[in-house]
Amino acid sequence: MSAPRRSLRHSIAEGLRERIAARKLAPGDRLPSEPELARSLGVSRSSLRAGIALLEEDGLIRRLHGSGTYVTHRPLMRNDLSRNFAVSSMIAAMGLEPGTVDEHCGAEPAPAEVAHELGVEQGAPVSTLRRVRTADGRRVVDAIDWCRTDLIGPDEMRDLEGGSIYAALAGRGMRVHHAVATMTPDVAVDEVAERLAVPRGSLLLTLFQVDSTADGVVVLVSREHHLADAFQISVYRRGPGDGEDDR
Amino acid sequence: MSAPRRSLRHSIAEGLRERIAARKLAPGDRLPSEPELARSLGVSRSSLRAGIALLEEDGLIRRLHGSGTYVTHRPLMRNDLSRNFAVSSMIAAMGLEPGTVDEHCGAEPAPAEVAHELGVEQGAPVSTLRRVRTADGRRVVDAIDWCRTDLIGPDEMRDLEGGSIYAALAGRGMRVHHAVATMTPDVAVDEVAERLAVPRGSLLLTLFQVDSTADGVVVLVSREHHLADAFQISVYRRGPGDGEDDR
DNA sequence: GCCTCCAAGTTGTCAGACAACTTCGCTATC
DNA sequence: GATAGCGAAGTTGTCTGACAACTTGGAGGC
Repeated sequence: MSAPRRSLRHSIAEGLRERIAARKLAPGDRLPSEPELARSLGVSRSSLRAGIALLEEDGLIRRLHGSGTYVTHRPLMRNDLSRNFAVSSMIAAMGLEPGTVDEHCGAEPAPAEVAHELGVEQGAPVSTLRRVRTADGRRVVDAIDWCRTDLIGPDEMRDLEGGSIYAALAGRGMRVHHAVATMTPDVAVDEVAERLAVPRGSLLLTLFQVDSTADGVVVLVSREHHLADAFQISVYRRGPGDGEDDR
Repeated sequence: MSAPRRSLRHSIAEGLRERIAARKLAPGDRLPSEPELARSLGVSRSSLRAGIALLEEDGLIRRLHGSGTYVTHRPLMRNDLSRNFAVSSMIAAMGLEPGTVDEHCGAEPAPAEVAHELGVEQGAPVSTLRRVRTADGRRVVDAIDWCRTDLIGPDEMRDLEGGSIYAALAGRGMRVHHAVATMTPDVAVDEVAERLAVPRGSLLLTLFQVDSTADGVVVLVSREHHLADAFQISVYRRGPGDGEDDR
């Protein structure tokens, strides 16, 4: 109903997703048959199937030929690393109040690894944004963002305080399509320990992340030092077998 | 062609996936139009679209209404935590030779957290399998698996040496559909340090994982202690906006 | 030179039909 | 009476054809 801002199948998928999240469709339930459901939604069966396909690939539902379409018992995760992006929304998902302190930005020479990912000369100046994220006032993450100066200038970094970097990039036609995050265990040393206000040697989980557009252009590189006990970082993993077959 | 063992759209998706992986379809390329591609594959356009939908949800390709279908510059990751399951295949993906040492199994009382996940009484006996995984002979992961005794008995654990637990479970009609892994930084203490042959206090990345069937039945719980510098653990993260829209 | 508009090409959606498969109740048989 | 086999009904999978919505590039006018 209303204006299908995005494609119809995405609207359909979103609608079903909400009904599943609201437990109106409980795990194990069988959905109405496709013709029936399509009629009740006022869409064609092919569009409905396209929408259902999205949920199936997501692991939310399972289709059995000749039998029906069933809601899987997929856990509702608050922190799925393969989904959420922003740290602040991660904190909010835990029911805590996200905040930011010790924020400062500027233009600094890019470290070797960052320069390589961004595709600029090593030591070339890049816009940086460093800040400590808090949850209910507690310092939990020390994050550094690097961005090409021609995309976001050092001054612009300051302007978007509070606002998301992703929104700023999207406004410049550089929409982040995907990212690759690499996780390593770590201990807090010197500056990081100080910023997080924890003893040196405290356990950290460090995420090194590279954000790209659909065209493969790397637009943002970041490193986040997470306190070990700040919050759980989880990943939803799909089954080993790609195809659906039993025996 | 041949017998479409799985559904046709999965075969189509797999075929396209291979062509992308083989760089016959390079990132940025535009695929032939749907009617044309469908004709060349000998399938209907609707089936082709269903197959393409799978790849789109995977982030491998992008569809632009009125323009065409394009291969995205999605990185080919060797270690995508949201995809691969077995540690051995993770090691193999890094180009190293996977191995197993110090393997032993039995029936032991379930720890509280494990019992809770498996849905058994705390302290009830569960089948356990503990082993150290090696990469080119180097000890890199200390893993423990817990399983309900009525699914896999302690003796059966021994029999499947080398064989995958997942295969054994699938043979008993308990196909693993998904899993949730939680990551925490850690340090090696006592037994773990000894088994991995590293000094106490060495940095570890610990994965606590719960495997379930599509019906939501938890069939396997495991804890893996990874050496910090053994191999990179990465996750492919999809863009912040769920739907596809610019501006 | 620049802007407008149109035509061709592409993906999105719709409709109807039939095939492949599962499920369950009925029937025939032992 | 119990059981194996059969078949009809219901469901998802695939095919075909058509039209709508949208993008792109070039032709044409200003």
